[in-house]
Amino acid sequence: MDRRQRKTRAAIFQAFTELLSEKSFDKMTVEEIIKRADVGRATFYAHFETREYLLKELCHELFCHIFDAVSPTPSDHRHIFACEEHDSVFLHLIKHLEKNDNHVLKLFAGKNNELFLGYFKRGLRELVKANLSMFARRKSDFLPEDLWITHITSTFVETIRWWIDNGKQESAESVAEYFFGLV
Amino acid sequence: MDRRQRKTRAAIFQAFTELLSEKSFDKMTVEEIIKRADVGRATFYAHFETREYLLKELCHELFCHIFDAVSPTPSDHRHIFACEEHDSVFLHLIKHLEKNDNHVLKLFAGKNNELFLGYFKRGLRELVKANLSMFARRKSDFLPEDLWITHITSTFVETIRWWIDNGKQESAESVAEYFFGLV
DNA sequence: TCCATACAAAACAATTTGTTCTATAAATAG
DNA sequence: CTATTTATAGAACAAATTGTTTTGTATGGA
Repeated sequence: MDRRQRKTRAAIFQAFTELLSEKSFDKMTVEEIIKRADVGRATFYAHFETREYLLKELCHELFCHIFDAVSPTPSDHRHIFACEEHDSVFLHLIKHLEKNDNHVLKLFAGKNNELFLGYFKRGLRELVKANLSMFARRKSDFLPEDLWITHITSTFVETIRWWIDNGKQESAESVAEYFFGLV
Repeated sequence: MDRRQRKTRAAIFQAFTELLSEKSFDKMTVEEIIKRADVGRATFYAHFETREYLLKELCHELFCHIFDAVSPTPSDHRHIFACEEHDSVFLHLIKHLEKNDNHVLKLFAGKNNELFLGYFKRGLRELVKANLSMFARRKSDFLPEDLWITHITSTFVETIRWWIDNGKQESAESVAEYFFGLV
C-alpha cells in the first residue's frame, strides 16, 4: 500500500474517530470529516464509498484487535479450561474495554449507534458461541440455541451500556458478575 | 381539531406507515411522504417539525393503544394476582402483537429502527416495573434494580425480534415461555 | 531519473431540506 | 345561510449535502 494512501487513510480514521466522540454518526457529514482530516473530497470517496463503509472498516479494525486480544490462541491454554467467571474471556473483554478508555467506549453509550453495536455484536457472537459451555447447559434443552446465543450476546452489550451510562462506577469484576448473574 | 387537520394528519400517518414497511426510516425523505400522502410540503411542516417527530407521534399513538390494551385497569382484577406465565400481561402483549400483524411488527425486525425500539422500550419499561414481582426476587439482592429492569425489558424486545426474524413460527405461548425461561 | 498514481482544488448537477408567499378552498361561528 | 377564520396547495426559494468529474501537481516506488 502506497505511503500516501496509508497517511490519508490514517488521517480520515483519526478525524472520524474524534468526531465520533463529539457527535453521533448520522449527524456527521462527509464535509466535516474531510475538513478535519484535511483531505480532498475526491480523495475521501476514493478510499470509502460511503460514510457507512468508513464506519464498517473502522469497526473491523477496532474489533479485530479487541477480540484477538482476549481470545485464546490454539497454543495458549490460559482460557481453555477457564470456565470460571473470575478468569473468563468475558471478564478479560470487560477489562480490555475498561483499560482502553478512548473513543470506543463512548460509542456504546451514545444514541444512533445501531450500526456500531451491530458490528460489535457480530464479533461478540463468535466469542459467545466458542464459550457456550461457560453458561448453564440445561437451557439448551428447551430453548433454541440460536435464541440462547442471541440472548447472551445482547445481554453482554446491554450490561456494558448500563455500565457506561452509569459512569463506570463498578469494577470490571463486578460488571462481569452482573453479566453472569443475568444469564 | 379541524376536520381538515384530522384528514391531513391521517393521510400523513397512513403514507408514513406504508413507507415504513417498504424501507427503513432514515432512508425515507419528506418528499416521498408528502407525495404519497398527497399533501403540500408546507402542510407537512405545519404538522410535524421533523421526520423524527412524526415517528415519535406515530409510536406514541401505537404504543399507548397497545400498552393500554394489555395493562389491567384499577377496576380490572384480571392480572392483579396473575403472576403465572400462562396468564401474564407479557403473554397478552405477545398475543396482541401476533394478532395485529400489520405494520407494527415489521418495525421490530428491520434495521435502522433504533428510534422505534427506543420508544417501545420506554413504554415496556413501565410494564416491567409494574410486574417485577413476576420475576425472581432474589436477583435484586445482588443486582442493581435498574440493571435488572433494563435486562428484562431488552430481553423481551430481543425475543420478539428473534421471533419475527424467524418468520413467527412459534406460538405466542412458546414465545412467552422462552421469554420467561431467559429471564 | 522516470513513470505511475495519489492527491488537491474546483466546478458541477442532483437531492433534500426548511421557509415564505399568495390564492383558494373548506370549516366553523353566528 | 352568511361571514369570518384558517388550513391547505402550489410554487418559488436559499442553503446544505452528496457523489462525480476534470486538471494540474507532487509524491512514491522502481
